[in-house]
Amino acid sequence: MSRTLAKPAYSNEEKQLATFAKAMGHPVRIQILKLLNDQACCYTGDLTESIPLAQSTISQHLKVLKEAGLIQGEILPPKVKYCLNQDNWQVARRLFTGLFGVAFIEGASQTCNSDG
Amino acid sequence: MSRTLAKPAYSNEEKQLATFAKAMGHPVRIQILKLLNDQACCYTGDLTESIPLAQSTISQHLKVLKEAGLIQGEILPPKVKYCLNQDNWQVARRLFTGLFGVAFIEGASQTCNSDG
DNA sequence: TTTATTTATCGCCAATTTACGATAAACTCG
DNA sequence: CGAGTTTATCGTAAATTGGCGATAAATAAA
Repeated sequence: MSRTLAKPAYSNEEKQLATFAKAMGHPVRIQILKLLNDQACCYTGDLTESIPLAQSTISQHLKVLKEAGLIQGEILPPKVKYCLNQDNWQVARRLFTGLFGVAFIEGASQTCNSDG
Repeated sequence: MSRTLAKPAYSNEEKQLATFAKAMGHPVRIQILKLLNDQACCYTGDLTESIPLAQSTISQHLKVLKEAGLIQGEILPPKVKYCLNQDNWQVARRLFTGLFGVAFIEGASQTCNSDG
């Protein structure tokens, strides 16, 4: 008997975390996020100069990050300036550090003993 | 003139972070990781009972997490017990908290002013 | 209005992902 | 050996992703 009838129900946290993680699941996008985290904001053009990918490809990656809520674009004709979405960036920080148990990893001795 | 000749070169950190993030980019896999982080270890069978997805699908997700190095499986016939890969879990924790700037976010007033 | 600049979107294609059922593999027990 | 249990793998199909060039859209400047 298969148990595939009910659609899996995920908590909002799980969904949000997965959305953030998925958006971060490409080295170029990590690179972009690091850049925005380090040096405030930047233009699409700056990225196309420093990253050897087609302009359209970089635009796509920016779209992915924007749709995940991690960055936001301020339109400053004829350019567009991208920055981290600070609110969501903090949400992401909280969710990830929560998952990894940052700040209360001390007595966390988790062994994999065979007690089953 | 297109600048698409050189293949993009990513740092090991960026690649590793993206690999971890990608593996975490699905709510079921977040769920599994949370479970393993909370209650030590568990068997594939436990997951198939609590998650309404086909057994083969869950096995696939476990494979993704294992290949990313986030979990490991101990074969305990006829079952297989999965745990977090603690070493890599700590690596992931370090990389993510590093990216989010955990512990030194105090004077980080990053505004998005138009100085360009 | 035309031209130049910058960015987003479209169409396309190859590769990957996600899900499933069916089946194989490994091991235990009778 | 044969049957039962548990998990992984295979085959398949639909959807998504990642890359590109070409083109559209928006705006400034001439």
